[in-house]
Amino acid sequence: MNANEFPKQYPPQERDRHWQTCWEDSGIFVADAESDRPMFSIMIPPPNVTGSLHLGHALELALIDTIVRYQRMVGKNVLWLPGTDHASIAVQTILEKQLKAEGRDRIELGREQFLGRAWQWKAESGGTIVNQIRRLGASADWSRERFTLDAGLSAAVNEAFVRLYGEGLIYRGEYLVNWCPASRSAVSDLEVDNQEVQGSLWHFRYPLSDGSGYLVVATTRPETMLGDTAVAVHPEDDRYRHLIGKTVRLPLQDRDIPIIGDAYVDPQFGSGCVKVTPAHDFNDFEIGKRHQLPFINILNPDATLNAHGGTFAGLDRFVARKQVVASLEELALVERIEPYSHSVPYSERGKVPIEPYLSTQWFVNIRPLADRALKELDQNQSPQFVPERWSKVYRDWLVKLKDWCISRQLWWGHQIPAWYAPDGTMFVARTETEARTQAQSQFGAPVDLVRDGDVLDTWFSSGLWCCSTLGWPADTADLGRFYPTTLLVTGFDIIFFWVARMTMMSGWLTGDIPFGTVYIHGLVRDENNQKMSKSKNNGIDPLLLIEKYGTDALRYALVREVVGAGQDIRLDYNRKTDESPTVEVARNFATKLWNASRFVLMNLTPEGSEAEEFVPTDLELGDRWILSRYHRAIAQVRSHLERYGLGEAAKVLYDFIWGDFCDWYIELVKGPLQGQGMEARLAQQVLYLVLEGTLRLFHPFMPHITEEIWQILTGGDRQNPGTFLAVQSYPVADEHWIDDELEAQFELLIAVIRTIRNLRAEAEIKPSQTISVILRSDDATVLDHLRPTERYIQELAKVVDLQWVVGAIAAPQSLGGVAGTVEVILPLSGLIDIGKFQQKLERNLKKLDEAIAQLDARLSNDSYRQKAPPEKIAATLAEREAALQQRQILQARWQEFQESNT
RNA sequence: GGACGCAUAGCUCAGUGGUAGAGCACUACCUUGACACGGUAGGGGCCACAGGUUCAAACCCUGUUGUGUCCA
Repeated sequence: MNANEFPKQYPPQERDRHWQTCWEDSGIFVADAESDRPMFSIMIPPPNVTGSLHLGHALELALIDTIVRYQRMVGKNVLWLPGTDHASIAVQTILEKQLKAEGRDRIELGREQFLGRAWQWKAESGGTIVNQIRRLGASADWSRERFTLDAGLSAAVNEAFVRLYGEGLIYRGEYLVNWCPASRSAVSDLEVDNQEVQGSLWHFRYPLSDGSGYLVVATTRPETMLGDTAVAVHPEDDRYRHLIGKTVRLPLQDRDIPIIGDAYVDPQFGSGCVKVTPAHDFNDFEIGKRHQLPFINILNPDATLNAHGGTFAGLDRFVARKQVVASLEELALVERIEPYSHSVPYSERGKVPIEPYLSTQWFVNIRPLADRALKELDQNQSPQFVPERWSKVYRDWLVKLKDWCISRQLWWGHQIPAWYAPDGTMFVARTETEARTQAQSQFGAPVDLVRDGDVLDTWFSSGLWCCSTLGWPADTADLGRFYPTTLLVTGFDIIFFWVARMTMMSGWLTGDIPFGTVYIHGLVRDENNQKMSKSKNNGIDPLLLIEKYGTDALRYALVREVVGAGQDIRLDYNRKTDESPTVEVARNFATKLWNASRFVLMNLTPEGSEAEEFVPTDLELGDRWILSRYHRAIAQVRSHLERYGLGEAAKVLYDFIWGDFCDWYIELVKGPLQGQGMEARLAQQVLYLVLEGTLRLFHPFMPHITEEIWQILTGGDRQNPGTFLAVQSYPVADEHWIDDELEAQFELLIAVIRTIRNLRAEAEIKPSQTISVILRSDDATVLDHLRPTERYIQELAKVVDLQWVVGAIAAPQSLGGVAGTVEVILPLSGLIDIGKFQQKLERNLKKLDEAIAQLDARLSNDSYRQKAPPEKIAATLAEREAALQQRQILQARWQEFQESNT
């Protein structure tokens, strides 16, 4: 191997893309609908086509890809289906901005031309996020990539609509909806963001029609008074009860409106009188229905006032607000204005206040669908949430869910499959032809049909994602093989938006909850623990981090942070330098693995015969130890991954690779590798075996670097590899290698080496200088256990003369420490600072005294003796015994210093 | 107002009943033929507070405070 082939650092900028291309071109991620191996299927939560990759995506995709690669390596027939959604409002907003810049608008352009432009835009810009997803190393099946507006998925949407309509679960009618004046469309409850706003509460006087006085009403939206059709009081309110049935003269509009009694009114709030605007307030809408009041809509779709606004017609709602107040002030009808903090609904997309707006819309009668999903949850625990607590959030929402407004007054999206005859008769059908047939049989002759102009909420199609992407409603091989899917990975913020809509819709239509398990992850927060958002402009660009540290480092950094129960994760980040300590740690770890591999490759035989069948005979202690640690790591990693403990698994690997393999095993075999004998041969074989297996074990977390090393290690053709690490089998733990006793023996060995190193540092002995050491114990068996590791102590602590002593020994002029119950004595060859060392001894003695005192207190407690389990008591006694021995050893050492000093 | 989290070393966080851990940062030493993106050693914590359960609590229960998120 030459140094050019294996530089000191892995070059991600050169190699990451290479492997991404190789993997994708080779087709190894294409799922097999014919295979009858156990399957594992998962759908990408489709990102918005207008989007670009942010860290939230990066986290989600890293988690999914790690799981997917693991499942593939354990032998499952894996489908990971990628794709995007069409994002009605977002795309339409972009296009309308473009048109505006050209001095045009969509109405002028017409629906067909507008959609032509939209598709053109999608062809040009829609691939951005998909290509960014590839750069994360996502092992998705790109041959099955889907888009929610594809022909197949659109047909699924029509099918779903027609079926639900046929079952009476979709209806159309005139209702008050949340209206976004910016996009001039209805939006759903979920797209409304309530914000606390410092506003005013205006108190107006409404004169009684008979001239006998006035009533005071209060409002936060003065302009709506133009649409008032009543004043309501509580029916039991003695102050006003006698007025019920009379009328007030509505100022500015000069019309008489009734005073009504309704228990909704809170007599304690304000004056106890409320103005009622049934067409512009959700509560008033209900009151209006109860009392058969007129519904006067005073707004145009863009929130300017219409003809019902009287002299204020044509004004924007906020201008009208000021002018209404001014006019009422002129009439001396403003009682008072008080500062008032209240919550205002904002449109999530349009960023402007929502208006409750009376219009004809389509709705899903959600109760039967939600009840079915609830039944699945309560009776079958389906879907299973990880962490479990999110199922409560999901459940609570299903319980209080209201009907879902699914029509949008937009063009980009799935146009509602409903047609109207000239007399208004409606035909809901899968296709226009089907609608015509229906119309013809109804009217006995062909009639002109006009299609409903609205499109469906994007989430309507997303709700079918798990089945429509597989071909539903057709009974395809993919649908049979991969539906319902195994797992959904997503953020808690879209449990309502998406998870619930999928369980309700796909569950209703296919009879199966679309996924077995829902793994909920937290949000990625910025360095100040703030949620990343466009408005705060505090996003961190994952591609920048990939450029700087490599794909694997970013992936590993994100996955490793996800420990515990779906907590949010915080990413350290320096905005001036674009550096992130968290990702840097991951990059350093990648480099560590790289260099350990470099060491192994430099020490293998040129012909690579290590790859031959491994015959474990006459292994050294160290070899057996690393094999024990290796198999233990495999068992732990697998067990964590099986229950989606990705961060825990990532941590086990970090500790094994860095702590066990690099810090100890590689150091242990440096000696044997110098020789030419059997020892060297065995070390080479074990190095090869453990490294090769570790690469497989670690591959799901850092796919690129492990693939690169593995190809070199196994002698693959780097330019045109026929086989990939990505499709090798995942290591299986062999219990018979796991040896608790041996690992305990090594713990003592490591403690002895650390004690010697510590004493060397105390004595300021140069690292290169060799020394003599005495290991002493009263217990011969302890030393017997340690003696086979003599060579390791000599090499790793630079000891030339190592003596083993059972029983007492006089060792004046020496430093001493204790590891377990073994006394480590370091005879002094020169002058050292005895005072400093003695202080250190005293510190250690004090610690031991405290520990012993605690143990004594526990042991002298009668109830402890009676109630604690016997094995715990035995352990405590043993611990006390060890502490006493340690204390004795250090005390003797301290004594000697005292004596030699005096 | 309701629900759900979180509070452990200077920082970011692990830790499911037996007396406290990692990484970063810090200090000292080391350019040793895998790696300075590194090695060795070291210092640093009344586990937010108050009660309770228990032989034993960072861990279980109750309350308080602080903090965050979601829903009204």
